[in-house]
Amino acid sequence: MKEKLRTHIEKITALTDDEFEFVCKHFSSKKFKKHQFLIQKGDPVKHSFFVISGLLKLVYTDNESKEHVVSFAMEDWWESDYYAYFTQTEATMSLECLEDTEVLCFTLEDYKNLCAGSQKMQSFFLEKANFGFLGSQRRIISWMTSNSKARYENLLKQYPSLFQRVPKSLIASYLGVSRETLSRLTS
Amino acid sequence: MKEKLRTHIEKITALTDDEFEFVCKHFSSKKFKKHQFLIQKGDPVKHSFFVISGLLKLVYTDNESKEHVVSFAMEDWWESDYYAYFTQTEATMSLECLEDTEVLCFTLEDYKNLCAGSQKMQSFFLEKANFGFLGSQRRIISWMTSNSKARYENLLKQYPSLFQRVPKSLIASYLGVSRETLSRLTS
DNA sequence: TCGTAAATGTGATATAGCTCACTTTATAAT
DNA sequence: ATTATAAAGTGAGCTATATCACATTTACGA
Repeated sequence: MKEKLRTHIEKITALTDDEFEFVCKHFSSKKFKKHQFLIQKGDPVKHSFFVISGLLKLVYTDNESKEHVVSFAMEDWWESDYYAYFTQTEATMSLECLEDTEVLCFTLEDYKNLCAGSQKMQSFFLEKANFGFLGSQRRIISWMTSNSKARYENLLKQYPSLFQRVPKSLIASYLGVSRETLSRLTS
Repeated sequence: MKEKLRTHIEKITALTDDEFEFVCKHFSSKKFKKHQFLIQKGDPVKHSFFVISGLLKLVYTDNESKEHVVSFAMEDWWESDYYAYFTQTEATMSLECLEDTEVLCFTLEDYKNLCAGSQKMQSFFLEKANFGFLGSQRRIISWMTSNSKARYENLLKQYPSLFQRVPKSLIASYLGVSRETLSRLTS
């Protein structure tokens, strides 16, 4: 299954077999069932995850115990509570399976070693980080400039498959509207 | 003035004099007056900027010609229309001086050369990118979980100096509320 | 295949925040 | 100093979206 990782990396930089071998040493595969937690609020965050197959939701729970979907992670996505991961503090979010999911796990130490040992991989992660930032900035702009309906249609256009895979209430949460409002928007 | 850059970088990784010398080759200094544009919507984006002194606003203008402040950049901040910068496309945003401002400019080519020529600098930018992403993610979460008043108070707490330096209407725009609403919030 | 829980739809009402219009107060340029 | 311009405050009414309550439909584990 690590071939998926290779394909993913090589969209950005080609690797020799030896280089990929080296990369692989830093990852371990793991499978989770629907409803299982990869990260639970309050726990230390040992891993960042690369999703091979399945679907995850990253959730922030506020003071009133209301859950907010910060992001979905599907095949080919990297996900974690990155703040907790990078600063080695307790998770402020949870990461949960919406489907049976297979991931590659890697620790912060592995991440640092990999970056230190491979300029290519460091530049790969730099590119990922830059585009991750741009994605978030886009989402902020979308918040500032569009109403719920436009944001909904945008999401539908960008990730049509999502709507087959997750309940509307989670889509609503991701968009930052109540499920009732989303329901009225679509009917 | 490049000493400011050195201090900034060395918050993350120490540099030898030679290394810093090498870094410097990639930056050129430039001064702008209040109201001048560093980037205008539609233009190619040649540079990313490191702010030595002064204050900038990054603005997205929507279809209805309404301006939205995406971010402010003060001393020690990096700013650009990064999407356009990285993809070498036309600016979708504008970057304008709110005060007389001194910046260090650097092109995408310089960025790539610097990263390729210095593992330290590449890891510096990786760290910046990661924390930039985390900052945006935080802002999204703050949007999802807080009302205008809470977001306002949060910003006030985090960047009290901003309120002395920019008109309330721009703060309102950054927070995503109308200036009237912000005014009522604070009175 | 039945029964329970989850997901979805929908009405009624409340409210945060928007828009428009106008006034007042600062700020900056001549 | 004077004037023009920008910023800020405020009232009135409007609108999008939230919340609460309940009905209906769908999915799935025993």
